[in-house]
Amino acid sequence: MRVSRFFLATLKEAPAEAELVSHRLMLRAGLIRRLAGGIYTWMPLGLRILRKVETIVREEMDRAGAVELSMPVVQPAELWQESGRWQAYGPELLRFKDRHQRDFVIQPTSEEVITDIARNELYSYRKLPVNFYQIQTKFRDEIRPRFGVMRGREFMMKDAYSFHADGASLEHTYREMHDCYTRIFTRLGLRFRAVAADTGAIGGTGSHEFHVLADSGEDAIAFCPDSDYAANIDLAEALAPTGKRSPATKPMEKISTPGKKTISEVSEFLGVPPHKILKTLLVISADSNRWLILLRGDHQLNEIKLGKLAQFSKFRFATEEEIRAINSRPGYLGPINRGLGMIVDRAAAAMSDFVCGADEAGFHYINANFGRDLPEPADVFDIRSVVPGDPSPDGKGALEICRGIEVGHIFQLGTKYSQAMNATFLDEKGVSRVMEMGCYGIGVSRIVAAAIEQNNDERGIVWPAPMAPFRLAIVPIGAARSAAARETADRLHHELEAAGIETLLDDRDERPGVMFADMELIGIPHRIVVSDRGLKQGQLEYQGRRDTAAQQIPLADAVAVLGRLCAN
RNA sequence: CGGGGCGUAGCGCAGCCUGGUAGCGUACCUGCAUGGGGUGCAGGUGGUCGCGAGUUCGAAUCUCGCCGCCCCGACCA
Repeated sequence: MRVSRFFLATLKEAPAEAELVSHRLMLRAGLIRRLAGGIYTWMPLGLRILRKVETIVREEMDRAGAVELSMPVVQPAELWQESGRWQAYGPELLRFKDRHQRDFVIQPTSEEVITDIARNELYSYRKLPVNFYQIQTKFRDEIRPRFGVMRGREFMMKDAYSFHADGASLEHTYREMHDCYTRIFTRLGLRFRAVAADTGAIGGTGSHEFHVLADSGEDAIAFCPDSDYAANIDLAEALAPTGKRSPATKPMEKISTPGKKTISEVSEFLGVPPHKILKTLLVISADSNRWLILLRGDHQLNEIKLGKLAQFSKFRFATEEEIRAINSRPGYLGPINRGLGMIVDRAAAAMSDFVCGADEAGFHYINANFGRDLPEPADVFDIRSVVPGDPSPDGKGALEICRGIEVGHIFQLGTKYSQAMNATFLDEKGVSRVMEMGCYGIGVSRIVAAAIEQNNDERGIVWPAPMAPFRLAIVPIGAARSAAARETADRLHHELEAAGIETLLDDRDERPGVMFADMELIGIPHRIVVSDRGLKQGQLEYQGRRDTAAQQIPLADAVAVLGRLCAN
């Protein structure tokens, strides 16, 4: 491909709206342009990258035995009402009416449509199992789209749905998809980790997320370096402390802590470490009751975990007024003589001689103890997020925590949709049974951004070879004046293309510095320079995108040498 | 949805406080020079100053409303 025939839209400066490095580089390299909040045009260069990802995903899905189809982006409301998601999905689901005032949605996923296909087509056990997939535009009306295509509203997703006669078959396909995803992200050249994930309200026997590891990731992952344990932090269990609680040793005492409201302020003021301070939160449960939540001062409430307790399926934190209304003060809330229900974290329940708020501005208690100064904890649960150093739930070491970008999610759905939509088949005995279902998603467009998060330097993007829009860039120097440079560059361009190496020939009449900077910004993995200077010695200059210096290669067998250099 | 910030040429910004006919860099066009890391000089093109009201002789600038974009956020009690 010649640059003059292609379309580059590089920018020296990134638009001010972009914060994240991948977002900035995607704009600067001319991969995307914003049309509206969370909605982007994929420019020609960006589209080539997106297609590379799609191709790898498609090849591996096909290899894993899935079959591709394409479902409508616009879907009638009836199916969504039937599954119950018309009500359940909320404002993220984009709804609209056609000219006849009939309700439609833009697909955020396609369980309804595929289940409709399944119940019409998969009437016999002989047709099962089957795994359908599509790679297609999705729309989710996110509250806060951000970071470019990382969390866009319109995005490209590979979604697959499998149907089974029984749970064993589902588990088999689920494992195949797990392996398939592992191959996909490995082929893409990404550092990633599969983690156990929350099955949420859907239930089922299992769910895994695939995360590209990056400090900018929105998700936290707990993992054990000594085993293969890895889980989303919302799922990772904080084990109960081993051993018995230490007995109370001192009488409780109220002391003055003027203006010290936060754990860290109290800790510093009293010279007491945060893990000896009790954190008390006031929350309002779904049934409008007030509850105290007790945690160790160095721990964070995990709202997902708390939300799994029935009465907290919908809860909110109390306002300052509500804290005053129970005769306490923000910053000094405590559990002594409160008479409210208490939900106590496992670690908090093991505290003794601790510091806590005295429900009076400027005062805390010290040496408070359960069973003496306040009731023995009755409702003890795992409601905190794990922290680095916590024991791994598999008992094989200590947890570490890293951040990740969720690029894949696989799910054993069970019969949630097939039941709701009456997707049944006849088994060997002629008995009608409900199909088991699995679903498997990959954020194709998000992968592009995630790959950049993981692969960039001060000059721009550094594509993993399988995602690169072009494998090799040819930069001729002085092509306008030198017939030798121009003709050699042209010839190499043809020969390399013929050899199956996707090559971008920079035939613009630009200064070398401009061409170098652009080729580096857009992240082409390999580059050769063709100049009179080198040609006189029968040499080309080669430099990999990550290399710090160039090397000379003989012009005579350049194609063969470059074929090897570009192989990885 | 709440809090904060920002909307002036394709992109990055100044001007606004203290109203008086819109500017810088870059990009783009033309010419000359240059020719291995965003080259130099000269001359140009391009703007309903987000939109709408209002105040005023006069509004990018002051007032009100709306729209859009970005960041942060339920929380340490």
